[in-house]
Amino acid sequence: MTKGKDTKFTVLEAGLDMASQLGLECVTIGNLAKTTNMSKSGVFAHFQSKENLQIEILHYAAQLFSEGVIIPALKIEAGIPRIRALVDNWIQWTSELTGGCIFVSASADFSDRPGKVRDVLLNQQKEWIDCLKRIAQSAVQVGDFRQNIDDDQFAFDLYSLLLGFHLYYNLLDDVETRKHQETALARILNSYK
Amino acid sequence: MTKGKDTKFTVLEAGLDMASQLGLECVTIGNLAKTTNMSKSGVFAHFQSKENLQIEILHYAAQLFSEGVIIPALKIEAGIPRIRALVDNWIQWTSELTGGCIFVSASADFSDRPGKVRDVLLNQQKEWIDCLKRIAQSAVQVGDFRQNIDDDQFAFDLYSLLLGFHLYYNLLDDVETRKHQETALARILNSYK
DNA sequence: GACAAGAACGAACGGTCGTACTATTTTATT
DNA sequence: AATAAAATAGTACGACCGTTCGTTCTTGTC
Repeated sequence: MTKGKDTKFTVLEAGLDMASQLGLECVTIGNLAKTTNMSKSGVFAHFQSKENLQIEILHYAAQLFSEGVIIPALKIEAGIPRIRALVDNWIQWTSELTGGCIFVSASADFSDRPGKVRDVLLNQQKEWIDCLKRIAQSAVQVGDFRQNIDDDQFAFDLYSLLLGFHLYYNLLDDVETRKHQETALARILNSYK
Repeated sequence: MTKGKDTKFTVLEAGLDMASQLGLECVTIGNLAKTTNMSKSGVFAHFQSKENLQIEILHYAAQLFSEGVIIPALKIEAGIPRIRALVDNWIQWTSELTGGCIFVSASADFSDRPGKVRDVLLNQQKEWIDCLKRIAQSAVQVGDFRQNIDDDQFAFDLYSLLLGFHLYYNLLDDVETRKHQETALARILNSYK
């Protein structure tokens, strides 16, 4: 009972890493078998299709994301400190993954690939944006942000910033990227005070 | 002499569309042959490898990008009007492509895929960022921006905004996206005045 | 119209893809 | 220790991958 779950986690971990590097679509059962020292059919048995594998990788990533990015931020006092913590956690999360944030690359890959994988991804992205909105509202409540802000706009602003950081960091490895991100964040926060 | 170039352009056009939808790595010579009503070997003959095909698609895209986004913007008066034109052109460019901007998706795909394709892509991205910086400097010269701005920061800010728009537009098809983009752009422009 | 050059085709290659089966091994339960 | 269940391996399948090669068709030049 426990053995199966163990190896499944091993596979998912390898799958997440592979997806981060090559994109979710290029995660291959054969390669996954190689890197986990298993047979192709042994890997396959844990999922019943490639589509399921992709979906389970996304769910696994979402769990890690929740544990590593969102929950720790929610333990920080609401308002600007929490927002800063969220950004820092996100940056650390995306740095830990070899090829960058899996949700970002998958979003680019699956924007025009209808199916269950896209549906799951879309839900996750909406949840993430909702999370950003809630954090903005909690900043309103503690007085760090003024009342009647547009929380949709805030989510857009903050997510855009993270996407910019992601591209600069992963593709251009610009040494100034961290500074740019901090400057941009300060301006965004300022505009909601 | 002319016939060959013609069909090559046809293939590149189809390849660009396919790359925009599925990602540059998932452009397949077989599929390309199907959509152009050619034989696989007929398509292959125009490029000498898949890697070359990918590179030529990128160059073809860059040419269209230059003609459709950059050059028209440079014909607008320097300063904020030119910047707004550039953003508008970029948005139109990415809307015309079925699956969004090929450079954005390719950047996510090839950030951890060393090789000639990545090298080309990286150069193109650096050129694009240089273009953004030059446009910021021309805004300084006409007095729309204050002196001594950080043009690297400006490029980061503007590109981040476009990336945010891209994800919202292609994945979430949020109806408010255009408004969010305009609000964010206004704030960015304001901060450089 | 002959002829060389270029363009496109068709078949085949070794590989890998996802998936379906059956067998074998390993694990958990009694 | 026996046994049922779960996990893994093994093999095979058809499809498609990028690539090669020899052939045929089309083009432009003299």
